[in-house]
Amino acid sequence: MFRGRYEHTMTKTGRVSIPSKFREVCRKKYSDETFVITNFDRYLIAYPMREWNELEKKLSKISITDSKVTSSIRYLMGNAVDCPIDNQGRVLIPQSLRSYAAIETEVVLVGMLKKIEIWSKEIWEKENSSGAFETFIKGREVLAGYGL
Amino acid sequence: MFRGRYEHTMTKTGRVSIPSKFREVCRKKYSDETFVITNFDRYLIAYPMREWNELEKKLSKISITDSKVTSSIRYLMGNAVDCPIDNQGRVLIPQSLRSYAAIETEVVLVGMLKKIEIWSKEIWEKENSSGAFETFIKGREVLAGYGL
DNA sequence: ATATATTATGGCATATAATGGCAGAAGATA
DNA sequence: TATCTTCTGCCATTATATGCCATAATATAT
Repeated sequence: MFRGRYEHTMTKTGRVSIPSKFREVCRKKYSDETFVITNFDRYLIAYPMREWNELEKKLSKISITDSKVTSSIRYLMGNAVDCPIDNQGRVLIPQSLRSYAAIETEVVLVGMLKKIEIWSKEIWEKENSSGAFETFIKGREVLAGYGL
Repeated sequence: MFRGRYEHTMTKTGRVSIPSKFREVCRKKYSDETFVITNFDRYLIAYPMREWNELEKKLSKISITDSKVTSSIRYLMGNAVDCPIDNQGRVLIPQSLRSYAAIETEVVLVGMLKKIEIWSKEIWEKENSSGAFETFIKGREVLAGYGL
């Protein structure tokens, strides 16, 4: 599982180093070094190819009658790009995704179990720094409902 | 189970010796010498890998639609780092966690049943002197119910 | 008490990680 | 086709992590 948080800098050409611990998960758990990256809320999500495929399988079973669902799927799929890890352990994040997530140079990578989140550092700090512990505690109460 | 309190010093490179009694628990009870360390309020918590994995297994079943839950998971996972014990019986505590818990050189390690707490000695002394301790305990009793 | 083992910790050498720079390849645009 | 931009592979540099050996203090055994 992906865990931990790392702050990296993106090169001018849009390449970001994947933390070595994440690459290790890719090799050992997924035996594959390709991510599918898509935009989510105010950040990007990178799925190992296998996890992405499972997601696609689930989505393909949803009926297309609900137009709200359809456009959500279109959004998710339309922005998905596969990004292989190069020999230096980096991925190229396409321009479109960079501008979407307002990523300039400083990037925060967060391990989130089966996927990775990629944030612009600026947005990360706005949304996750102050009072993080307090929100965490509140969320814990919600988690308790799931039997945790 | 982990019990007892030890005062150790951290090296310049951020390595801390795990008390041998704790290592013995790791070997005998968990037959594994890797901790997952995460930050919690003003100190760090180290879980044996097996205990941590149980937590992750539960978390991975939760859907990502609830944003409050997501941010709790983000907090928990984003701060968790796996720290294997080296041949000299030490772990490297990453810079981010060190600065979070304000650990410079002197460290207090506390056995807490299934986990270990790691404190900066300075903060430990502040929080555990006289009346501060009682109020602290009351506030945290609630959390104990969540398995943390 | 003396010898031996274990523990905590410092120091250093080496390996690995992160990342900047550059050049050629590939692709887009005029 | 010529030109410009973006992509991609490779090398270089720096910082950090890691492995190993040494030492000192404490504990354990003979």
